[in-house]
Amino acid sequence: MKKIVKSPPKSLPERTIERLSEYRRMLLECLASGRTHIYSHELASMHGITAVQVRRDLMLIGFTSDTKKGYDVGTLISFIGEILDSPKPLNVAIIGMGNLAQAVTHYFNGKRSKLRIVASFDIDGRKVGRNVAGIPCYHADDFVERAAEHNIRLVILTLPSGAAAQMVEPITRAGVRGVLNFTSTPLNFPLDIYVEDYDIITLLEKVAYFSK
Amino acid sequence: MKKIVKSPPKSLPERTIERLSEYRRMLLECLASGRTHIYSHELASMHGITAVQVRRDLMLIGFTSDTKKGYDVGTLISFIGEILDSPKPLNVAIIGMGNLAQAVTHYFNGKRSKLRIVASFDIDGRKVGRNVAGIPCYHADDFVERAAEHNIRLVILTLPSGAAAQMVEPITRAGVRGVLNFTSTPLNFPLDIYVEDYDIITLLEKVAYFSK
DNA sequence: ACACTACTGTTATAAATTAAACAGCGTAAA
DNA sequence: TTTACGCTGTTTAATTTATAACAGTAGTGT
Repeated sequence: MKKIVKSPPKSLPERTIERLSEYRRMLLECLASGRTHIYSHELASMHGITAVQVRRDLMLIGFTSDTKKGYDVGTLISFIGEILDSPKPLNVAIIGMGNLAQAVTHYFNGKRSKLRIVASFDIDGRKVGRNVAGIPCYHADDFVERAAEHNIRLVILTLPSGAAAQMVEPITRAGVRGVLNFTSTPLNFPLDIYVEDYDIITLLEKVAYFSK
Repeated sequence: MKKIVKSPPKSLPERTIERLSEYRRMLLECLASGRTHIYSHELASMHGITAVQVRRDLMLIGFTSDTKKGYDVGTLISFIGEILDSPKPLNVAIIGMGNLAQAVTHYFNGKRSKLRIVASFDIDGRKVGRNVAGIPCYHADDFVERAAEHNIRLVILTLPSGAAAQMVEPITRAGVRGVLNFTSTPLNFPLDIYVEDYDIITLLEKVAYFSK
């Protein structure tokens, strides 16, 4: 199984990264159902895209199949992991332990991943100090110390929009590198922190627009 | 207040639609706080984009301000509404009444919108037949009849991934026009139904990738 | 009135993303 | 064997999206 080392994946397109994550999730299902090989057009139709796009994405990450029987599922999964995953597991905190946060946390617990939600934060006395959805819940005021304790690198914001702004400073100070923001208020983080804003109402309004 | 009718917004870019939704949400907040006018660069900085992009988006929808005091907030809100909203309110159903669904439903109840979540579906006997998060919950087996009853046009899928596939047929049969899919399994809907797949793990993996 | 400033609306350019075209090669059938 | 087929990997083109450049104009202060 000789493998030619291709150009290092210096900077992959944003969309390709998203699709790689989706490919992997689908491939894991294939593997679980005992499937060992898959063609590009099969993977494509599962995602509603073209086979060309799949092959191009895989080309960009330097993946090459040995056979003409399609891609080896297991090999491809670990190859994508080389791209997406960091060498060590990344610790994630979730701030605002409401329904959305509990849904997200449970969902993550189901999947094995290099990303682990290890701490949550809230201001509700009924949650603080206990385990919620399987992880400890601390008071939001203690974020900086607890984040250091748990070596938090990423943060998910699922708290009420009005309360989000006051978390920007502690999150920044704690050395967090990336933020997934479900809040409807855009937040002014320093430029070196990667922020993904994500509003569910926008999604539904988009569906409404394009479905007519 | 003379208004020149511009070219009809035949087909707007996907990204512009998303931003319009975000603009409006921000504008509504401004209005609530008593603000009547806003400059493009203000709106831009709130969203972490450039003023040019804001102006270009507004140009695409044919919006023009009368004054040099910035955009009139109220006028712009209703103008965006003309683009995004359908004339009548659209009824939405949510399938799988777990934590995520309850979060989404509560969130929607807070905002006034032309999109209304009016029915939910589940298979859990503790939910079926009752009101959950303020809306009636029916058994998933009765989807087609209940959807017709409530004139459902859009559907949000928040049920376990394994159970999603068997909802495709009834949803299609019920004449639903758009789907927001939080399930991790891509679903094979007919092409004339607009589907937005949306996986939270993908989002977080993307944040993880670009934050290093 | 006059120049000046600051903002908008539009056009032009560049970058990112997707789709198409095509060459190479292993496999399988005749 | 050899011919045809189908799938991959790469290059090229097209499309979409974002950025930049610029012209026009209401307001402001002198």
